[in-house]
Amino acid sequence: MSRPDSTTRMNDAAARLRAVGLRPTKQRIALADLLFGGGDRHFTAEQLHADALAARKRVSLATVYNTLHQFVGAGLLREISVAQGRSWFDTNTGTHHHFYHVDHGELRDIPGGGVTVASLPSAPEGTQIERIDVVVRIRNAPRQAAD
Amino acid sequence: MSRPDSTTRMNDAAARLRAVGLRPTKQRIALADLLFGGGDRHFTAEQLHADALAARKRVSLATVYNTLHQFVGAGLLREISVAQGRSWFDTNTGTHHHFYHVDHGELRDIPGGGVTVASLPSAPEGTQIERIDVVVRIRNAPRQAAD
DNA sequence: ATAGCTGCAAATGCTTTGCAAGGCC
DNA sequence: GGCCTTGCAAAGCATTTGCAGCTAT
Repeated sequence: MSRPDSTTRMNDAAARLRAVGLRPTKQRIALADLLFGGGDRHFTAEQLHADALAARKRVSLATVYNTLHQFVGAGLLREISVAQGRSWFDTNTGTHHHFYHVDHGELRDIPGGGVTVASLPSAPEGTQIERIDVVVRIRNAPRQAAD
Repeated sequence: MSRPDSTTRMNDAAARLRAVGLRPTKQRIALADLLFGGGDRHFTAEQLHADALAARKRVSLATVYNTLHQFVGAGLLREISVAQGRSWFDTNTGTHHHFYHVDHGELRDIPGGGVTVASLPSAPEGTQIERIDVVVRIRNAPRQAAD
């Protein structure tokens, strides 16, 4: 009987935030709502900020940055480094890898199990592996030799 | 008979630059000399600039950046994105992957063939794979349960 | 001589920070 | 009410750019 409306979603978000020890403020709920309401997303801070404004949620860019880092720290998001100027975030925190389109500056998941890293090296003395990032850099293919 | 002195090295650098169509200026030769004189190196623009100054080669930071990008464009260097604020460069342009120590912000090669990427996905429609970057993020291991 | 380079410093773009006002418990 | 958050704008960094003077060919 309950509709999957924004109220329900906000409660979800609030619960999710509480679960990781973050106070569920209006802004955090709004952002969590945008981020976790749908499927996996890849985005930059600025993109999320724009989305928030488009959804009529007032959040400052500074708060977007702060919140994003808190979410990463809480394990709700993953941060990815593919381009020099800009940080990317990913709502998918599970094991998976990425395609990065260098011409468009676009990031997307490699479909499930599309990459397997074999024969991993052991971590150097005194260190442990935290994570393995595989980025397959792609670009527009030149036209096939078909003219 | 001929010593492996700096003159010889400069000539090597000049030839290398000419080979890729770059005019062998004093600054480019100095940087090429620092970069390609020894083994593989991983560095940031600022580190290279510091090295150049330490070696009494006057080069401005702006020229270091310009030169680095020219070298990358010419295939003499590879650029790597592992941390959000900063670009890393690598003199090893062959196929290989990296360890990135998140605590120290240090990049190093994974010893030869230490990583194998199996079952690569095909590039999306209309694109081709340019390169595959594997970054194994490591951190200091907590002390073994040995106290 | 001339086209290409270099250096300086200002500009840029992303991200962080300081501090006063506001919101959650 | 108290403490954590937010927002604004300024500060901070790494990197890029404009332009006058210099340099390799």
